Amino acid sequence: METVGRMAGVSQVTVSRALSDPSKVSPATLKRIQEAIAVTGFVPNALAGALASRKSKLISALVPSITNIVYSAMVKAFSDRMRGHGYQILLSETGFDPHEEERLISTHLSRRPDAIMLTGIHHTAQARKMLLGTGLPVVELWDITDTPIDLCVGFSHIGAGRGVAEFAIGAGYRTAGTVSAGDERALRRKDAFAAEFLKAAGSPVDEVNFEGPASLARGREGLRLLLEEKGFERGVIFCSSDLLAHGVLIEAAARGLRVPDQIAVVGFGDQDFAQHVAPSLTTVRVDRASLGMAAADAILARFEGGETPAVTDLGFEIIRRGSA
Amino acid sequence: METVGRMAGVSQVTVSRALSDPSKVSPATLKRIQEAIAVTGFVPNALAGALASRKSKLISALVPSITNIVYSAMVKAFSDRMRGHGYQILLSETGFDPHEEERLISTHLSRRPDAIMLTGIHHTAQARKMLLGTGLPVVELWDITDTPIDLCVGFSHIGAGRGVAEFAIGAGYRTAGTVSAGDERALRRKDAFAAEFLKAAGSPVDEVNFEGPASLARGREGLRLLLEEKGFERGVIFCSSDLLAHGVLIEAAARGLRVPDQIAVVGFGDQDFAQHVAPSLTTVRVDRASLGMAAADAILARFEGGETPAVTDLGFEIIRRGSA
DNA sequence: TTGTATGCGTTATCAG
DNA sequence: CTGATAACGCATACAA
Repeated sequence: METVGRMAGVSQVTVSRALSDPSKVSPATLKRIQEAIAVTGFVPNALAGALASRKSKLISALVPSITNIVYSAMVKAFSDRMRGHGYQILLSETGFDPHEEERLISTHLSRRPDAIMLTGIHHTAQARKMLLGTGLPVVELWDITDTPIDLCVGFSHIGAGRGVAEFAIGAGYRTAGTVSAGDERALRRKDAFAAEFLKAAGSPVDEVNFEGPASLARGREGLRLLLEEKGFERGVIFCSSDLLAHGVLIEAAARGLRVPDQIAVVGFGDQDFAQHVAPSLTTVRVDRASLGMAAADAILARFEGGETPAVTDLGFEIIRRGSA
Repeated sequence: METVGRMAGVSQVTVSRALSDPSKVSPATLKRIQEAIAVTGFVPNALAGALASRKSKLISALVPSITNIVYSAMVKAFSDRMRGHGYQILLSETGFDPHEEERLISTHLSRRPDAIMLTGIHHTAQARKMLLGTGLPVVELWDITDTPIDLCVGFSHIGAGRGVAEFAIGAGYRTAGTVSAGDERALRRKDAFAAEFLKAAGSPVDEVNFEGPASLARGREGLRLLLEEKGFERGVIFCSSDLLAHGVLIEAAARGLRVPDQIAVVGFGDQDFAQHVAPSLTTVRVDRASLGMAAADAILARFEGGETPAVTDLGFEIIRRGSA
């Protein structure tokens, strides 16, 4: 800025002003400054700016996985909205591990973000403490709780599991199984489904649970295990993701099982392919884009200083198609 | 650090040393410093550190889309590798738009990253100029060229299109069509395929091109257009992504067309589902994880100062399955 | 409308 | 092994 200023015949501060608020500088000098910037190829140092102003214009975001469409779609909506307001996103992957999340929170905090977005409501005690200590806006996404760290935007996973059970009972199914993979939230949905189904239909639910990420292969394997190991013969299968559900459909087709007559399938997520597979997939729709935008809006509202509801429940919707 | 130092009975500088290189501080004072840090919950300010040291430990990464598995898988591999060496990734989405990319390069540069990763080899002249001006390591991923800005890791899209044509000819197909969506690279593959196929088989290739992102729906629509508008009756269809190819398979099944006898399908990407759909999908495999890691390694090598090959061609592989 | 002085929280350099 | 001092490049408060 010093150099640019000299070229334009003004001081460093005036250059700073021209960049942050052009209206505070006379049109004539503004023009000279802009020319000097163009000539020198000057790019302001946001590091120094953030240090001096104590505002980094950086938002830190932590998600379990960036290759999983569920989270990447949320992050996309979140970061698009934030970018529109001049913020950049520092994104990292926790791999579903709270301790890794804790480590990442610490390194992210060292960059002095203006706010933090976390996935889910389960964090280590130390993580909560660090976050609370900073006094920064924090939004927990993709789940809801009565005791958020600060803000919270999501839906009830227990409600979703229960809702699918009610749907299944209503549709006439009296036996059920589950195929689940991955995170704690999927397990909560599954448990809620199993409890509700048992209560209403009186029959216990056969479960197959995988460690780690969902995949088509695991969906196929899930149905195989249900049939060959668990003695499952017919009924509805609630999968923790559409991907697993698709795998179950493929395996069912390979075995010549009729869907939904013998095997009915309910997925989770309503991904693009859900309506195109054969038979089309009955699933739980969650509006990932709205979730991401609502999280961004919550943070922006906090920046504005106005009143912000601590918890935003965006709910879910059961989409009935051909598979159940 | 001042506060922590006072608690530990040392100066601020010693705290800085304890953090950056513990071996430069006596074990006794190191211990006292660590205790003080634990008590105060001190988190170092990386902004100030970066400003003073001129090293941000930040790598900027620009991809067309973060929700597209092709790019997110590369970024994941890239950032995992980088994180292992203490670097964080500042990620943004260009939406396949070179001008948006140019704007983003500018804002990213203001954060003073230690290196930059870009997708593809097509950038605005202004963008090249800015990048060259910084003297930072720059790696262009997912394509190759003889004239990289700095480093370049990828494969030949023209080679891939040509390779698929050779494969198709070798497999006995004499008529062909294409269904493409999205970016300039997909079009280059398509063009190379069409040119090579025409040369070898003597028959022109019917093309359907979509603006914007690929989807199952567009794959289905693509086959419909090929059949109903282009007069395509039988032969092989080269799709610019597995997603489109899957859509073509679904539409073919819906129309009762036999695959691969009437309609043969070749995808691109070898995504997870490719081997599980029915019939399983013949496709072009690109090792996204290796690409991401190689890009990271290229940057790390440049940091080390050693000799680094400017261009790394990781190639591709045609995976023959049931659909062609 | 513009300029001066000062501080943001580190690291680098040089002494001791 | 430790400390004092000077940058790093900008924004803020205050003055002119």
